[in-house]
This record gives sequence, C-alpha cells and structure tokens, in this order.
Amino acid sequence: MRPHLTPPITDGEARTTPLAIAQVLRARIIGGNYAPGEQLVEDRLAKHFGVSRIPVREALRMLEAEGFVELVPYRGAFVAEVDRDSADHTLEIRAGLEPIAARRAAIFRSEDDLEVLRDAQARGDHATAREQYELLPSLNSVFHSALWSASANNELKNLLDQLKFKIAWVYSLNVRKNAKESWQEHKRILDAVEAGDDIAAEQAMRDHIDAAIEIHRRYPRR
Amino acid sequence: MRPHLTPPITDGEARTTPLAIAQVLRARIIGGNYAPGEQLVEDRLAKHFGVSRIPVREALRMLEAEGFVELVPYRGAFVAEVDRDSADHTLEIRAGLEPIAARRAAIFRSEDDLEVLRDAQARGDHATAREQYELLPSLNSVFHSALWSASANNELKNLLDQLKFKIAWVYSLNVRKNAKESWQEHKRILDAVEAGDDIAAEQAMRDHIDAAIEIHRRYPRR
DNA sequence: CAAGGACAATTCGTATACAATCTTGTAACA
DNA sequence: TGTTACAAGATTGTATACGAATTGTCCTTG
Repeated sequence: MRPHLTPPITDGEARTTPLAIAQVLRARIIGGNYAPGEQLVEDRLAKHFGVSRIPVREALRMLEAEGFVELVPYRGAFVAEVDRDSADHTLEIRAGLEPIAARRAAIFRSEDDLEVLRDAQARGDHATAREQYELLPSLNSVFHSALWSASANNELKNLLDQLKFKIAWVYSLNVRKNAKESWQEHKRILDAVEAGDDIAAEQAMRDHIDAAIEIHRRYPRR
Repeated sequence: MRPHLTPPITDGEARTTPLAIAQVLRARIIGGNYAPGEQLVEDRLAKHFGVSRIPVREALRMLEAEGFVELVPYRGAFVAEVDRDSADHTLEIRAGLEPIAARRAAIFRSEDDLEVLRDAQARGDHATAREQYELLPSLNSVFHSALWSASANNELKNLLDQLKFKIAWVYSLNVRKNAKESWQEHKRILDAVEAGDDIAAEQAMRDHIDAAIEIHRRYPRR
C-alpha cells in the first residue's frame, strides 16, 4: 500500500499520503523548522517527499483548515504567523471550550473514561514526583484528550483535537514550569468528574486553563 | 479569469473554482438538497460543474474541515448526518464561544463596529415591527458577524465564521418564532457593548444563546 | 445450502502536462 | 528621476490518464 513514497514520509501510520504529509509539515511548523511567513512551495515539497504536487496540495488544505498555513490563490501557501496576540486568542478559545468539556464529562463519563483519566493522573503524579518533566507534555495531552472523549460531544472533541496542535504550537517553547500545581489541578478536575459534579468540574477546568494562561503570560516566548 | 467553468458555477464571486464549488455544495447541503449519508461522487460533481475532479476534491476537503462531509479514504465523500444530538453539540460549542466574543467586543469595539451593530439592530427592529420575518435571518447574521469582528480576536472570528454555516444548518428548518424577544436580547447586548461593560455583554449574550437553544429544543425539526 | 475466493465494476488516489496568474526586473518614456 | 509597459521567470490551477483500493457478484467447494 501507498505505492510510491513509503521511504520519505516517516510518519508512523497514516492512512493516506496527504495525511502523512500534513502530519510531517505540522510537526515541522510546530517545531519551528519553518519560519513564520515562509512560503511553502508545492513543487519543492513534492520533490522532497517524492510525490507529485497533488497530495501536497491536499495536505496544505488540511493545514489551512487547522490554521497553520494561509493559502492565497495563485500565490501559494505561507506558514501562519503566531504573534503574541494570536497566541492569546487561541488560548482564549480553549478557555471557552474546555470547561464545557469538563462539565459534560462529569455527566457522561463512562467507567472506561474514568479508567484512562485515573491512569493518566497516576502517571502524571509519578513523573512529577520523580521530576521526569520530559514525560509531562504527552501525559497532559492524554489527560485532556480523555476528558474530551468523555464529554460525549463529538463536535467539541473534534474541535479541541484540532486546536490541540495549535495550542502545542503556542506553548511549544515554555513547557510549564510548575508541573506540580498543574497535576494537582488535574486531580481536582478528575475528582469532580468522578463524583459526577458537573459544576465543580467546569469550575476546576476553568481555573486550570486560567492558570496555564497566566503562566504563559508571565513567561512569554518571544 | 476562471477559464473553464464560468457558466455552471453560479456563485456570485469566488476567487477560485474550489471555493465556488464549496459554496454551492454547502448551500445545497444546508438546503437539504442532499440526503444525509448520501455519497458525493467526485466524477459526477465534476461533470455537473463542468470541471475536472481536482477542484471538486479540494472543495470536498474544505467542506470536510467544516464538518459538512465525511471523507473516507478510497471510499469517498459522504454528507454528514446531523441528528438531534450533534445539533445540540454544535449549539453548545456556540454557547461557549459567543459570550467570549461579546465580552471582548465590549472592550475592543471601534466606532465603526458600533455603527454596523446599531444599523443591524435598527433594521432588525424595523423588520420585526413590520413582521417581515424573511429578512431576519440575514440581519441576525449581520449582527452576530459584526460582533465577532468587534471582538478583535481573529482566530475566534474565523472559528465562528465556520460554525456559522453549521448553525445555519441546524436551525435551517425552524426560523425562530419569537423574533421580537430575539431582537430585544440583541438590544441588551448592544447596549452593554456600547457602554463597554464586558461582564454585562458576556451575560447578555449567554442569555441570548441559551434562549435560542431553548427554543430549538422546544421545537425540534426532525 | 453456506462459506470462501476469483473477478469485474466502480470510485478514489496521484503522476504528468499544460494553462493561467502573479511577481519581478528592465527598458522606454514623460 | 519617477513611472509605466512589457517580457521573462516562477508558481499555482486544473485537465487528462492511469494505477490502486474497495465493494459486490458469481462461481466454486465443502
């Protein structure tokens, strides 16, 4: 399967070529390999990945929808600029949506959801206690993703899944310093979700996001 | 410009062919011309629009990002199903975002923004008083769009602009009965935005959206 | 008669080729 | 010197053609 280009596209397992290309490009944009505003020339990318321009174009369309590139007709694709303001704006959107997810999760969570949340929480605590900070970003991602799934609102989950990459981009440089507080906040959210207390879950998540934004404001990356 | 296909694509002015096709398809999906779950065969659409499959594919990618179609690799594009739940879920997302926009609008609105808002409000009141209900949906859209612009959060505006179509889809059948109350609520929002009272604006918008959801729940479309 | 496999038909995936458009540099002109 | 016109180069837009995956059908086989 995927006849022409298995070698260059290193991504683990993407069902289609455009998806694989999009993942690589997204990771590079988040990782800062491309300068903001830089043009992504289709032909160059196509040669780089060893494919034709068609799948590259589709990948760029996906990244456009996620806000990582801007597509200008007859001009090309340009890496989006993430200035201080647009970072704030993205976090503000997150602040509007995550509390809703938490509230719903407290109502609709299944036993399986709780399982995953408890597990992520335990691993997070563990890693924090041992100061294995490099593990935290992915554990954090697991915790939040599990909450979105538990919210039983698929549109919301999809939206937050998309935002996730952008938030990762925003946060990319300053990994949150106060890991311990962060996982204490998670604990509070988890407790509320377990108890089925939707109001408390919403409030706990609101506090959690606000704290993250506060930290982000205090230690600006650029 | 747009060499090959000016006649079939009736859209007003879209800069590129895929955009024009996407607009037509979106309108048809919202308008109920395609059954939910129905497959949109690229070849058929291409012939219908008098273009090749390439621009059709790009249009479908856009609609996928907006949640109107589902793209399955090697199977095709299918019109999304909007059941009762997913409609609720979309409205819930809106309920999370619009109050933020209103709060920010109260802080950042320019004199031009206020101009547009006052104008929309006046026209809405006028149309309501004369019972010209057919004018209300577009005026309502103008009012809300102006608020999003005034919020000075471009990411939020883009997101709400996308959601707009889906919300239109959700509401498509039952135009809100109580137009008068709706525009009284707008008035309250506008007053708060004019006064620069961000807390009041946020609360007024929250009430407005909640009322809309309540109506929607009371008069289900399917 | 049910289960499994070969095959055909349909549809998507993408490589190639060429047309349309935009940008930039240059030269003629006021 | 500043401005416009134009041509060349680069890049995107899309039509065509063919390869690949999926699905359904019909045949075989136990």
